[in-house]
Amino acid sequence: MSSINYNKKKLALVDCNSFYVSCERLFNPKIQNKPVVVLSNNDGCVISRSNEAKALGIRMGEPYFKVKELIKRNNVHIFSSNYALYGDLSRRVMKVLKTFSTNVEIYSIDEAFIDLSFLKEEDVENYGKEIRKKVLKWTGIPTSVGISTTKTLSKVANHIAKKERTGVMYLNKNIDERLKKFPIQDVWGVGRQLSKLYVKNGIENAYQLKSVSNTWVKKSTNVLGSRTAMELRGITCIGLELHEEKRKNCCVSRSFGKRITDLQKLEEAVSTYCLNAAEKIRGDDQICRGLTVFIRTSPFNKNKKYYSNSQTAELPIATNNSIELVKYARKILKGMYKPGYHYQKAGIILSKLKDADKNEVNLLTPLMDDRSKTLMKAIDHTNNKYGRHAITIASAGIHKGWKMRREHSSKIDTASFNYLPKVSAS
DNA sequence: TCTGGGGTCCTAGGACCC
DNA sequence: TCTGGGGTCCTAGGACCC
Repeated sequence: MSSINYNKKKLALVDCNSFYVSCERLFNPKIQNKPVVVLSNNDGCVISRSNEAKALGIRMGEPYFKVKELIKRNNVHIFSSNYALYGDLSRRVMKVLKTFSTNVEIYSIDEAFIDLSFLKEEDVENYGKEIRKKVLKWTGIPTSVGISTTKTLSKVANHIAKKERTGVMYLNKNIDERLKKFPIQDVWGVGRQLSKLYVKNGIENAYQLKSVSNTWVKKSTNVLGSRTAMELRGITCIGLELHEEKRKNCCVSRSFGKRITDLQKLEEAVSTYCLNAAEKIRGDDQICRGLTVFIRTSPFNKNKKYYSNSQTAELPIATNNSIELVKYARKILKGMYKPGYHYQKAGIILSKLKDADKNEVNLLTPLMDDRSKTLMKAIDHTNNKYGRHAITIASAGIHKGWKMRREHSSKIDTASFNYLPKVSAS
C-alpha cells in the first residue's frame, strides 16, 4: 500500500494571538504596538500578554503584585478581564472559521481545529493564509495557523508559526528536524510532571519522545502519554469532536476581594455562586444530582493557619431549582465552617448532570414541580432582560463586600451601542 | 497586602458482590 | 469454621488543558 501524502489528514489549528489583549485593542487603538496585559479575576494574575509585554519578561500566570513595579516602569497598559466581551468576539471568530470547512471543532475560547483534508497538497499553505486574512478582516483579531496530520503536530506547527511570526506553518516536511528543536515541555499534553519525568530519562525534545519505544512510554506514564507520543509519529489518536457535548460538571468559584471570617458572608458568597451555577445548567436544560461546596483560606499565606474543606451531597431528586440547591449548599457550608480562619475562596460544583427531560419520575417528586419550573423560567427571563441578579434571593446578600476586585476594567459591552468604536468612511 | 477559574480524563483504592 | 479471587462500581485526587 502506498501512503502518499494525498491520503493523509490535513488538520489546521487556528489560534488567536494574545486573544484577550487583542480584544481590548479592538476598542482602544491607542494600545496597538504597546505593551498590554490582561489580568485574571480579582486582578490576581497575568493571563494574556501582548508581544511587547512578553518581551519585557512578564510571564504567563505571574501574580500581578510581583510584576507591578515592572509594569509601572514600562507603562504597560493593564486590563481586568472582561469575559462577556471575549466570549462575544470568540463567537464571531468561530463563525468565520466555519466558512472554511464543515468540520470545525471549537476547542477553547480562542482556538479551533479545522479539517482541511479536502485540500490539495499545493493549496494548503495559501488556504491557511486566507483563513488568517478573513478572520482579521471580519473580526479584527489576529491569528496563527498551524497545519499538520494530527492534532498534536498541528499544535507544534502553530507554536512555530507564533514563534517565528510567519502566521502560517504547514508542517509536512523536515518534521524530524523541527521536532528536534521543539522542547519537550512545549508539547501539548506534556505538563510539569511529565516533562520532569521525561527529562530525567533523557528525553528533552519532541523528536526524542517520538523515537522512544511505545512500551516504555506506556509503562512510565499512562494512555494519555502514549497517545501524545503516537501523535508525534503522525498516527491519529485524538479525533476531531464535531458536536458539542453537554458539560458533565458545572463549577462556579471565586476568590474574595477581601478575606472573610464570618459565616454569614460566606453564606452570601456560596449562595450567589449556587444561583449562577443553577442558572447555567438551566440554560443547558440540565439537572444535577450532586452538589459540592468547598471553602479554603489562602494557601500562600504562611503566617496564618491553613484550612480547606469540601463536602458533597447526593440529592434525593435531581434538580436545577435554585432555591432547592441553595438550601443544600447552605446546609453543607454550615457543617464545614470553622470560626477563626481568614477565608480566601469558596466555590460550588454541580455534578452528575443530565438532561432535564431524562429525569426519572419518582413517587417523592413533589407536586410543586411544575410551579417551581415556572418560577425558575420567570427568574431566568427577567435576569436575562434586566441583568443578572435583577431577581435574587435573600441569602445571596445585598452588599456583597466580598466581591472580587476589577480595578482596570475597560467596561466594554459589545451589546451596547455606546461602546462601539466609531468608524469614519472616506 | 496582593497568587484565576472552569473544565476533562485517568488511576488507585475501597466497598461490595458472588 | 474456613476467609480466595475475580469482577464491578464509585470516588477522591492528580495531571493536564486553556
